[in-house]
Amino acid sequence: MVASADRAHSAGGAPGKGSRGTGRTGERATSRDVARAAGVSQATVSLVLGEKWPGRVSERTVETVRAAARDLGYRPNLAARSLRLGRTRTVLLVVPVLTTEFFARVYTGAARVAADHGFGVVLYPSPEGVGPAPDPFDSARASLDGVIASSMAADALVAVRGGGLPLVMLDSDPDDAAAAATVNLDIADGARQVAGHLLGLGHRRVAHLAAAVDSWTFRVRARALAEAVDGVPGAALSAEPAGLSVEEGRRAAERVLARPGPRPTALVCDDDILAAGACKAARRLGLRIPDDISVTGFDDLALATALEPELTTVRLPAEAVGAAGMRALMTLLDGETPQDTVLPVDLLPRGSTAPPPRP
Amino acid sequence: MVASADRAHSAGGAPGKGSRGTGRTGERATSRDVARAAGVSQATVSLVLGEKWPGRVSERTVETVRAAARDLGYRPNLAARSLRLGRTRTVLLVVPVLTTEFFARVYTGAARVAADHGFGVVLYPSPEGVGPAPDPFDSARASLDGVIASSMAADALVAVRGGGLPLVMLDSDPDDAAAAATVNLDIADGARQVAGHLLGLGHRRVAHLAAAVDSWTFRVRARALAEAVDGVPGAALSAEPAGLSVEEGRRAAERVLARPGPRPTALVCDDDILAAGACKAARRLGLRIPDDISVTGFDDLALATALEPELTTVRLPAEAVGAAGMRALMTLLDGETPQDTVLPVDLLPRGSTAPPPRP
DNA sequence: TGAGTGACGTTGTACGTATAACGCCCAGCG
DNA sequence: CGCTGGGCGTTATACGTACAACGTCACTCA
Repeated sequence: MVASADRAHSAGGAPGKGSRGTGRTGERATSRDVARAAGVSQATVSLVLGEKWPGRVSERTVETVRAAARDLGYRPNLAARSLRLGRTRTVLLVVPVLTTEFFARVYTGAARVAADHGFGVVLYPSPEGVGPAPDPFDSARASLDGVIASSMAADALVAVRGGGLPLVMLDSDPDDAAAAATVNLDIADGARQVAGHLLGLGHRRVAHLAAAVDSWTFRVRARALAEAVDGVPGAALSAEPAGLSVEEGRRAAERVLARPGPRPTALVCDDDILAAGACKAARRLGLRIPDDISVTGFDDLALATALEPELTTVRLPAEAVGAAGMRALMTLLDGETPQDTVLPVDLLPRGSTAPPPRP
Repeated sequence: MVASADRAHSAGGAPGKGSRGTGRTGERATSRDVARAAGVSQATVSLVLGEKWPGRVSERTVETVRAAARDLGYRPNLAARSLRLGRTRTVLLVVPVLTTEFFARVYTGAARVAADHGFGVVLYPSPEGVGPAPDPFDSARASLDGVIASSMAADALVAVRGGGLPLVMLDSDPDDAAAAATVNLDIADGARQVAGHLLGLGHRRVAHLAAAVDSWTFRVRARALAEAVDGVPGAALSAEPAGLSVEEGRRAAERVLARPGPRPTALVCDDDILAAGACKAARRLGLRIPDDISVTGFDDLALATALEPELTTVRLPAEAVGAAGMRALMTLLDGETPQDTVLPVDLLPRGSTAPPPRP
């Protein structure tokens, strides 16, 4: 029997090995080491640790194996497992930038759900100003089991779509999608809430600092905003494109405020960063917020409450977006069909909005 | 000869296979497929693609193999490669939170350098409010080749230190370190620059809103600040602990300003977020910035220029920290000994600081 | 002519895991 | 008594790669 030899080995083995000792990478215990220590075959270890043992291995043996694994600090080699299984338990998250609080939160939400399922998340190669990367799957780690992509990561999308992997799209047109599932925020509703809030306060001349990004999200928002405002007699919406930075926001707002004709009394900005720029522009022109002009943003970043007055904004549940995206992908990987998700958004009225000044 | 059979296969193979067609995950071409298509053995493919062919394979064959690989869209299976090599080309980055602009930038810098070396970066499991995770290597993806850890990720450090992997520490005491290398910012110099700026403007009563985080960085900064201020006759520094949020910053500043005795004329805050809170507190008390009180921050986040007046702060080159950390780790993995790095920081004087009010 | 020498590849194997397929032994049953 | 069948494991194999260790020719040179 092999068992006797194994037992002998196991007896002296535990103290002798010391995978702790130097801690060198190569010395990690393998399932075969565990098997020797427990006096069973490697296959048995695999069955036990994979929870496939009921009906095939006795409880006594199961305990022995588990104890041995624990003693040796056994951790399965993921490379080997991936190779064997053909699945990597790794998914790719494609976002335009990570240094933006919004997408950092999306990542956080996605990573949390992934971890619950034993999955890891890697980010699209160089998460900053991607550029025309040759192929995301090239530099991205490992083979992947699936992809979650924001429609705002325009550069990467071409390559991603052709990848043939299960794909969940964020902020993208549910119809057009080559995606198996989509996760969206209720963009139109957010726009309506903002419009309703401002119109309710009495504003009639509203300007929209529109993100100069060609994405479904911003198109839908612009349209919903226009419809809501134009639906009220005497109210009008004008739009001005703006890059997504404080500085660009300031410049765009200055352009708007320098236009001939009556000045808008409210500025709706496509995100909080832009809104911060808009506030600076207003102040430079000697306008008080909110007395002379109201300003709103989107996202509810930390920035929103750092400004004075605090910014009226629409909270977009970024973590929830990431989490829902990951859940959809997990469903997809289980062979089922996930539902398209639409997450609700909330207007947070704060100090930057008030009724327009009396003329 | 095997070659003839292979050639026959290759002739019909290319159009027939279509790894593009359905794009299913399992259908990716392997090095053996490439070998068949090129009419050579798998070993030869490996030699060619691994650039180990000079002197062993003819240029003609090399070209054939490369063409075949290109046609089939061959991408090596990283799991198999890792298994074979025993190295994963993946490193772990441990940071306290990712939704903080600073660490998102650290990640960005690190990821860029890693990509240049063909490495991937994974983040410590749940990058938000980690909590007492059992073992980072458990949930972290794959086996790892090395670790970069910020000393601010206190929870994770215990497990990381025992890991026995090549370790680069960020923001940590160069002496104490169990790390093979450290990357630091010139924290003391930053503190001296701020102190010099304020003292030069004439401030004598300075309060320090000190991050309530037990880390080397903040200890060094507090000490350097105290030394610089106390070195000037008649000047005094008082400290007040604060959590790292706008709200906590506001509360801490309110505590400072409510103290009995003469009010400080300048608030030095341990980061820009805190500083934003401090500004709010000052305004609530009717103090104008910078006329009645000066405020400074650290980090130079986007927030700093969004505030009004713009925040005087110390720019900490976050991307450079990540990049330097990764370079040190790469050096380490090459078997060489990297030097400890100290990166310079710059004071950016802006609108939130001015001479103190005349009494 | 026959051994030596490159040049050019090939065969074989190992990495660590998961699982299909196959024992072996004992209880129970006809 | 022989046969079945369940309980408990085992043996063998494949995943795709990288590389060590071998051929095998075609020439060269003594």
